[in-house]
Amino acid sequence: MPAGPDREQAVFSALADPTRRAVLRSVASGEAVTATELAARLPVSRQAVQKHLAQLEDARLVDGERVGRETRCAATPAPLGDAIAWMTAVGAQWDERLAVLGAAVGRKPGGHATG
Amino acid sequence: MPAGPDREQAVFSALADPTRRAVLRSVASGEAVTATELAARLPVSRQAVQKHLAQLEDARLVDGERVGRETRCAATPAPLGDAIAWMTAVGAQWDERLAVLGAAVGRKPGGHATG
DNA sequence: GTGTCGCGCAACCGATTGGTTGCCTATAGG
DNA sequence: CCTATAGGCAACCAATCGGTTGCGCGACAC
Repeated sequence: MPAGPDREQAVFSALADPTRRAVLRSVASGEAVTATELAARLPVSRQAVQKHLAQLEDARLVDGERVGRETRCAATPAPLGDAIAWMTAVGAQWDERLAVLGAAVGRKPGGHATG
Repeated sequence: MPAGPDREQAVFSALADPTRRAVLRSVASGEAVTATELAARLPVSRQAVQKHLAQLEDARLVDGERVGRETRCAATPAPLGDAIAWMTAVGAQWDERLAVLGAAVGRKPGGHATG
């Protein structure tokens, strides 16, 4: 288990921006793997993409490799799984809570999954 | 049917702040369910907690209910599952392991990649 | 060798954010 | 009733963020 609290912070921060999510999606699908390619598909400049990529790299969600005069990015899945682990852990806490509450009043909670 | 792109943004933004994650954890576990209780456990003021709770409510991650002079908060799991669905959808593109996780959450990684 | 393309800084800017203090309302309790 | 406690709202502030432009450098093509 790598992924200290710092890494967790970096991952959630990286995911918080819509442009960054778009970048991540494009890199993950292989549609675009360089800053210039990504900028062509997005409504921002190449330098903006570059800064987003830097944050994604900081979160270890993508990895850049210099190939000739290009810097090709590849996605890295691990930190995403870590973020999912955090969410499921928190979610499990109140699912259990609701189960206990349901047992306490002698009936099951109804549509708690709909909010 | 819940979770438009706006909601997705709200959820990821809500998760991006460490204090907000701490609030969510405390509410989910039932350690603290009012702004005052939460503020006592955190290094910020009651009003700061209140603003964090507002954002969590905006993301539909918690729901506040007025009880007498208190406002007790309860967690709502659905949007978290939706965020997980997004991650698994993106992750599935380059890692099969996350696709499996996506199935475990009960979402289909294929058709939800919008946003 | 020269021109061009792509990249990586750095500086700068407006908007947003997380946080604070202050004030006012409403409920519970002596 | 009067007081203390819990909440909500608004104003204000420094820091961070997302984005831009500008510049210099290394690599490919001619």
